[in-house]
Amino acid sequence: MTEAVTRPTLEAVAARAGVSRATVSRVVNGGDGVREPLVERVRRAVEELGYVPNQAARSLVTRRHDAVAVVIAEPETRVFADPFFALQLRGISKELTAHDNQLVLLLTEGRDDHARVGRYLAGGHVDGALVFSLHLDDALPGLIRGAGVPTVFGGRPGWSDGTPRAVYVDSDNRGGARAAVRHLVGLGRTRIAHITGALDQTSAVDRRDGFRDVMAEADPRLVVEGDFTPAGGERAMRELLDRCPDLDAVFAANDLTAAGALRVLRERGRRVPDDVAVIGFDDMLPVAEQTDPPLTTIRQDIEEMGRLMARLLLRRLDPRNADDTDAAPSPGVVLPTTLVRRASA
Amino acid sequence: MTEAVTRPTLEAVAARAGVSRATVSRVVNGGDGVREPLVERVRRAVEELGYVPNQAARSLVTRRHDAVAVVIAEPETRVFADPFFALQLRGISKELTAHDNQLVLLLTEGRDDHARVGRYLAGGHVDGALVFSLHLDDALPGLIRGAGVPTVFGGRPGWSDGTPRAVYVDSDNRGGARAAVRHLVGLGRTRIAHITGALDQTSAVDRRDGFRDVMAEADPRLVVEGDFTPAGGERAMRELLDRCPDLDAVFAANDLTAAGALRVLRERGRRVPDDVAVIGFDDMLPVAEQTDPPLTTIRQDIEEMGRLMARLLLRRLDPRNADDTDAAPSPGVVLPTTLVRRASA
DNA sequence: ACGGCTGTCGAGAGCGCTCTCACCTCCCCG
DNA sequence: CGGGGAGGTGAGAGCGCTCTCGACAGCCGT
Repeated sequence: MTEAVTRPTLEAVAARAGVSRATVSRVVNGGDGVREPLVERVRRAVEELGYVPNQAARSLVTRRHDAVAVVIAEPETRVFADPFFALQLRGISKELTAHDNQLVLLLTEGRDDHARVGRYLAGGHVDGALVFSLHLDDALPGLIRGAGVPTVFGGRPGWSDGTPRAVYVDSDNRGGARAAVRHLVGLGRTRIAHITGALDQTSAVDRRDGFRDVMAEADPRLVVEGDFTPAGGERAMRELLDRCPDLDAVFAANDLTAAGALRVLRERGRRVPDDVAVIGFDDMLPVAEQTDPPLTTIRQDIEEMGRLMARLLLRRLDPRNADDTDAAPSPGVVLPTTLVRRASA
Repeated sequence: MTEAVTRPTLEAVAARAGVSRATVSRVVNGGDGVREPLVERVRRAVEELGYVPNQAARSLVTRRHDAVAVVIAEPETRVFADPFFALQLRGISKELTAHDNQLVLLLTEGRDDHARVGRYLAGGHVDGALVFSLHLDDALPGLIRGAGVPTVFGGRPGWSDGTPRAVYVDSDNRGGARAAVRHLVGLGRTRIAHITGALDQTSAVDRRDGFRDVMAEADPRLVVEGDFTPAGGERAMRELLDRCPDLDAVFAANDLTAAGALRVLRERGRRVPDDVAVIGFDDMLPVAEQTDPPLTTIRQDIEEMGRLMARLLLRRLDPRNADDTDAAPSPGVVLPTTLVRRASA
């Protein structure tokens, strides 16, 4: 069943090259302090034998694993299935790969899984963790702090138990929201509504705050709570139209919500963007490009977020990983957003 | 910087429980052949010390890692960002977690990465691999065979270098396509067109073959090649309308393609489903539910596919992982698809 | 010409675990 | 009542690697 092809060891390479294990080890790990002819001999022996270091043996003594856990909490189908995490994972993967680190993926649902993740991280199987913890009431951040593993969070962590200096990377949700609303204002709209996201997530709170920054004096009835889903968008849009039939623009907390809102607007005979301008958030391509009309929205560079998270973590794990271009470390890093104009606003 | 909290070792637990290392090891790994009172003493010592086994040390001697690599080849933005992989990952993750295995994610783009993945797998860092290799010309499967790691493929592998018994899990693309076309026939449609997917992928080939199974006599001009993208769907739809203005139904190779086709049909003034019925494939929710009209399509249970892949692999790695319900092993497993009726057909 | 210094290399001691094997009970059967 | 066997336990030998430390060369300055 299993082929017992015993892979060559350091010992074997050493014998073949006619040097000691220590020397082979030095060469394999960078070759500093070994004279050129020897380096060459060892390299050839490695090549000929097809030697690959045994990571387990190495970890046993170095206590490093060159592996990072990516924890994605509560991937409910709707949330998890959007392109968001896929892109973020890609960014993370690229950066980790560039520094020869492995990506261990931990998906959780429910409390039991949280405990499992906590145990895993505390078990010292990985050097660090990148954590996406969406909800404010999430127990995960606490468990992770308890595990004592260097961690970078994706998205501003919202819990309030006094972990002020958590390192995180986030999009400029608030600034993006301001840009969206200002765009609508620039279009001459005055009765601008906002459908929020699920307010147990910091991104939804920040986007709503951005809306309020610009529309401080707005009619409070123009803000309705949604939940980041199309169905929530539909419900909220109906409520808005009932309450304020005179509205002339909507800022939806994300593209899915905007898609729902668009459907209701069409159903009620409002023309977009002529009667009501609509703007979304995320620039989730398969949605934003497919709506009718295509959605004007706020784009965030998801992949870059992932890459940056990984970079911050690697830097903490080993300062040598720092690029020259890296700025001084700060607890939170916020990435800019950009307005993408399509037809809906 | 790093807190040198030396974690307790087996030795420490043994000392505390007043037994030997061997006994602690036995208890930690199942406790067979140890008398009850000792088991209890050891358990308590483990608890009190917060002992967690050092996986590296364990792997060093057992040569097992309880880790599985998931390789996703060529995640071009468009492909990777769809919900497909996310769901599959979730299925895989659930199954692996249930059997205490870790998921190491390897994303690749381009040839260099393939070599890296090959080296990683050959390096014996994981016990097995789950591989998604989309394209027929992909070099990855060869590299993986060379690495000698037990592997299960996601989707029917299409390369033809004589690896007939590769284990894989796939959806019933052909059967699903037949069901889609038969549905259109049942609607009384006679001039049924097909927009294929990218034909360098087996799923696209199989879906086209399913179409042909039912429409053996069809006008060959009714089949146009697409590429699984909305833009490809638009282009293909235009071509179809130009060539065969009398068509009354379209089977698109996936939902994204169908969405593009729908746009062109609307633009050309054809009513869906009255003039032209449209059916997709995948039931990619954010798309299928958002189109106008909502898309009738073929659903595949993506998450179950992932779970099944993991289960097959685990069973190969260790027969004890087999559930009682598992059928006799066969090289390929094909999951059923179901028709989801919405408004477009 | 000599003591020290820098630079290269090898010997050897573990890292924390599993697993074989020998030993020791204790029970059962003749 | 003794011998054999079964079952429970511990001692010890590694798994493949890194890393410290000592040995030894070659070089400098005085």
